[in-house]
This record gives sequence, structure tokens and C-alpha cells, in this order.
Amino acid sequence: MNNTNVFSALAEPNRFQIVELLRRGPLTVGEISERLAIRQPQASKHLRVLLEAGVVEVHAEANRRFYGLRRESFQEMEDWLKSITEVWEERLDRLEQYLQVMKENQKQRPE
Amino acid sequence: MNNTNVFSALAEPNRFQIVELLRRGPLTVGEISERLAIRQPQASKHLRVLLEAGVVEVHAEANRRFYGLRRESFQEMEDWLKSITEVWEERLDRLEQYLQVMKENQKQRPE
DNA sequence: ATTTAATATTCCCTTGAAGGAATATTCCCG
DNA sequence: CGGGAATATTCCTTCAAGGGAATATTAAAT
Repeated sequence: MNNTNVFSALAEPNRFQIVELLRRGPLTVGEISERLAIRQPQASKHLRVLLEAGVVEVHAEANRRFYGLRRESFQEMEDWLKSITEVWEERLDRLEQYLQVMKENQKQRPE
Repeated sequence: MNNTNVFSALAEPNRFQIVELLRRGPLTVGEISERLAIRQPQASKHLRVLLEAGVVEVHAEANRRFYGLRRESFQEMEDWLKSITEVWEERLDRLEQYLQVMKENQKQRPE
């Protein structure tokens, strides 16, 4: 994840809402535009952006197109976040170790 | 996290790079602008955006200002991601359960 | 083959975000 | 107090993203 495209995709409020909407499973363009109260062309445009950013995937079914969240995309974001927060975890671990050592020393030489 | 501000903050390549730069710990504006090879005013501007989005925090020290990543912000993103992916996990669990049941039935009535 | 539903695309316009350059602010030091 | 370093802010300009409206495309149905 050095892909700022994913972030720009999610930065737009309507697109973020689309993602929220797709939590429970894929929806058609019509359903999406209806529930978000936006016009169909805007829905299509936003979905295109999400698609190209890899946030979303389509599968056609006759006339309709179902858009659903793309797992890999979210997995990548999670990995990236972990790669950042794990540094902090390590620091916490070291702090705990340190405190533990201090505690041991206290036991050996009370008062 | 319904805050698209965080995403718009990270959507800009320079700002994303700033976050990457701050992984190891806080830096001053000067250091940041130097390492990213951007002019100081731009660095300040980007840092302002990151600050207002809550991605980053400052603490002043004499003349300088150290910017560092703000943990809460990343925690919130992680929580949001989990709230999305956990639905998938549940589904997987149910699938596994289902497969397990089928396996049991096989044992009871082989061939 | 024509019509109709669902979706995508295009064109135009407006607004906001980002960079450049200059300037303001803050703080330390002598 | 005056000077200089570090940082923030302002003004201006440019460019791309997003909405509206109209139109094109695709596929089904009759």
C-alpha cells in the first residue's frame, strides 16, 4: 500500500457512503443511487473511481451490474496500518519489560 | 470513523509520504521539507491539513515544532477496517462450520 | 426489430485544492 | 532591543474533480 488512489477514492463522501452501503453485500447501481439519493450517472461515475482504485469489484448479471467490496483492498489497508502501529506495540513491549525489570529489582532490595 | 477528512488528508502523495516519514518518530518541519524535497511553506501547509484531520500532532520546543503521528487516528482507522472485514470473517466461520457438519455426516454414513 | 430498463459516457461549468513567491509571526540569542 | 532561524500565513494562479443534463450502450422482453 503506497497507493494514495485508495485514499482519494474514499475521500469523497458519497463514495465513502457507497462503501458503507456495500458492507452487507453487493448491490446494483440502481439500488446504490436510490439509497444514496444521488442521480444514476453520478453513482456510475463514483463506482468507476472506486473500481479503478480497486476498492470495489463488479460482476454483471444480465442487465444489471452488482458492485461489491473487494477484500484484497481492505486487507492491504489493514496490513499497512499494522505496519505502522506495530512499531508502537514494540515500544510498549519494551516499556513493559523495563517496568518488569524494575519490579524485580524492588523485590530483591525492598526499602 | 465516518471522517472522510482523514482519507482526503492521506490522499495527497506528499502527505502520505510525510506519514511514512514519521513512522519512526516525530520530526521538525525543516527536516520534513528537506527529506521530501519540498519547500518549507508547502510542508507547513500539508502538516496543517494532517493536523486538522487528526492524523498528526505537534509539540513545540523553542523555535521548532515537532510533528508526530497521532495514535488515536490510526486506531480509529483500524477499528473501522475491522468492522468491515469482521463480517467476512463471520461468513468464513459459518462456512467452516457447515463444512465440518458435512464431514461429520460423512463419517456416520460412509459410502 | 422495436421498445424498454439498467448502466455508462460525454460535455460543460463551477469550485476547491495545491504550488510558487512573498511576507508575517514566533522565539532565541547576543 | 535588534537580528536571525524556524515556521506559519497570505495572495495569486492553475488544474483537476465533481455535479447536472443529455446521450450512448447493452441486454432483455415482447
